[in-house]
Amino acid sequence: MDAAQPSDLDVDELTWAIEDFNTVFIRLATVEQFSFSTLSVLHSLSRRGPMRVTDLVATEQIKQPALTSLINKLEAKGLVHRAPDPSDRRAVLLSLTAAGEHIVQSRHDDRATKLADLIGRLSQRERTTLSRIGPVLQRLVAIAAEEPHPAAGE
Amino acid sequence: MDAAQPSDLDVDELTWAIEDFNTVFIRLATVEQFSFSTLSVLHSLSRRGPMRVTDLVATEQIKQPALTSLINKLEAKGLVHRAPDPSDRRAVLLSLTAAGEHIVQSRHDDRATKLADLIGRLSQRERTTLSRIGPVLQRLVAIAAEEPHPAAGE
DNA sequence: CACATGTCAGATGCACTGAGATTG
DNA sequence: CCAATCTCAGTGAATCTGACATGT
Repeated sequence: MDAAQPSDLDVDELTWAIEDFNTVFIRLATVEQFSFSTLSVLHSLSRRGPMRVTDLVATEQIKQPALTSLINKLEAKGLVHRAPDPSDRRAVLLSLTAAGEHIVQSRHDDRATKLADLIGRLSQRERTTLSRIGPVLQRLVAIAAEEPHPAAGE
Repeated sequence: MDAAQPSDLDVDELTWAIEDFNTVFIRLATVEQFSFSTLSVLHSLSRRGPMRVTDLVATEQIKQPALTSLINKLEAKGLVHRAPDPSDRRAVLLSLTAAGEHIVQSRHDDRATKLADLIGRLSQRERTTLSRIGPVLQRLVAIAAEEPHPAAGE
């Protein structure tokens, strides 16, 4: 709490702001017919590309049997495709179908539209600040991906 | 998609960045023993103060009966307090106990610590950009609270 | 009497633990 | 033979719809 950087970056205050903003951001797109786990799996497959069940379990918040069950339903709905992994015949490669990609894109567009509406009511100065934050967030995502979560309880 | 602002603010790219960052941010604090709904309710009561069941239902992602059931468990654990509303005797005022506040604070501190670790690996320039984003996020939260979600399907 | 607020009761989809089948 | 990957079976907690009691 006392690690003040040369720049006046108050991590404590920033964390509160992000937490509060997230509750708003999450609800920009309505959940409709899909559960939180379902949407998270679709998003991960869309953004990170085809992957095995094990890789997906590592980042999703559910255990392997729950993911198998979830994939069964998504495959029945034609949103996810199962294919054998050429390099390891025990594994299964999961990928999104066009319909699966469409859902992710559709929800993204919905959020972007509503976020644009909120941004439209900011001042010009505030919009300029926002315009510079995207790349920094992506850098934080990349940094977090480097370490294999040391203290994740697993 | 073509509403380009004078400042080069790409809302589409920004939305992707926030979505990706959220998956990282959410997992900074481990879930441990509490469900997503439980943590969301505790956070809301902590940040927005005492409120009625109806007010909480409006922002949480669950229906009234589920919230009643959830409050029962939280009250039994000594995290939430129920009190009659003086101005309307049908209503119930929900508030956090000291133990309830402690959980919210503890998880916040955990996130802030881990976020500070990630931030520490950014460049000085990137940290400066981050230091200016907090107030803008809070402004967006305030703006979103102004309108009573017109197209929320409810 | 109509509406708002909160709770109760039964039914359903979700995720977990433990065990099993196949491949490396 | 042991470990890794994925799936199956049974159990338990969480949420939903519909109905109900109380107060405005």
